[in-house]
Amino acid sequence: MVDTKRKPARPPKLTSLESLGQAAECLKTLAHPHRLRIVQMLLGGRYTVGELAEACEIPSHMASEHLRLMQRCGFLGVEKEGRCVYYAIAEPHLASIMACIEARFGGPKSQRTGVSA
Amino acid sequence: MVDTKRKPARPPKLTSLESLGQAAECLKTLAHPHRLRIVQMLLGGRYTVGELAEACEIPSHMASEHLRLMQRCGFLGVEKEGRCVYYAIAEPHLASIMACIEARFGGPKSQRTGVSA
DNA sequence: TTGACATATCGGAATGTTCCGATACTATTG
DNA sequence: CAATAGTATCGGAACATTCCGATATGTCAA
Repeated sequence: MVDTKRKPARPPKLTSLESLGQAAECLKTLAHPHRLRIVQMLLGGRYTVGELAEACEIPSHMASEHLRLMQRCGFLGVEKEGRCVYYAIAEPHLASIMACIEARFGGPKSQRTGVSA
Repeated sequence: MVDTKRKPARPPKLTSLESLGQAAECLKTLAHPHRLRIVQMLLGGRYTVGELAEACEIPSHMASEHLRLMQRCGFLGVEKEGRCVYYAIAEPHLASIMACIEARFGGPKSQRTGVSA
């Protein structure tokens, strides 16, 4: 075979497709505006379902569902107190990922998504 | 202490729901094992559709579709050369986000997703 | 021009996600 | 005990995503 391809012989520091599948699951869980806001709030302290729902402008039973999703993949932990339920960050890497997201979309009007046609 | 509400009076450094919606779109675009691998490869240099397809173990017309998606939201840029098409990273923030992901899922067997029941 | 190769696009089936109203559960209050 | 407040769960409609085979486009070689 002629050497038609010039593979750059880069260091193949590739993560296994299996691990990338897990990463994709987690990213998908994070990829929702209300869930991003919940994480952002929770990085500043713990909050109840109702408080988070109000901050997201959604009914509390929907906040509850988002919270359950994020709890399932290990993002959040929970503490019951009386009839309130406080949620808090359980996965420390969320802070750095959220920092990356805020670096790109941080401002209230960083209008450069580039979803142009 | 019947201080029923103890809102932590945290600095409300919250990103607007609109911007979080854009962030969620981008995360959703990233949240796919083949697309993560493509980004990971592309962070080490530029590659053709066929090379990326082979690395992901998928037919090249599917790689082409993933690449188009990521191009649409500004992640990737393109250069044609003869009958080959080289893709490359266009959004610099991808490097830091990918670094966060690798910090959490990096190893080929970092089995701690926590998607337990 | 013809043939072969690399990439891109189309249409549709299967599957997954989001949202909502209704309802159930649990702990506190009267 | 009954009533209420805060959370959680269920069932289903609407919508989006993923994947695939078939096919189209553009480029090079003979």
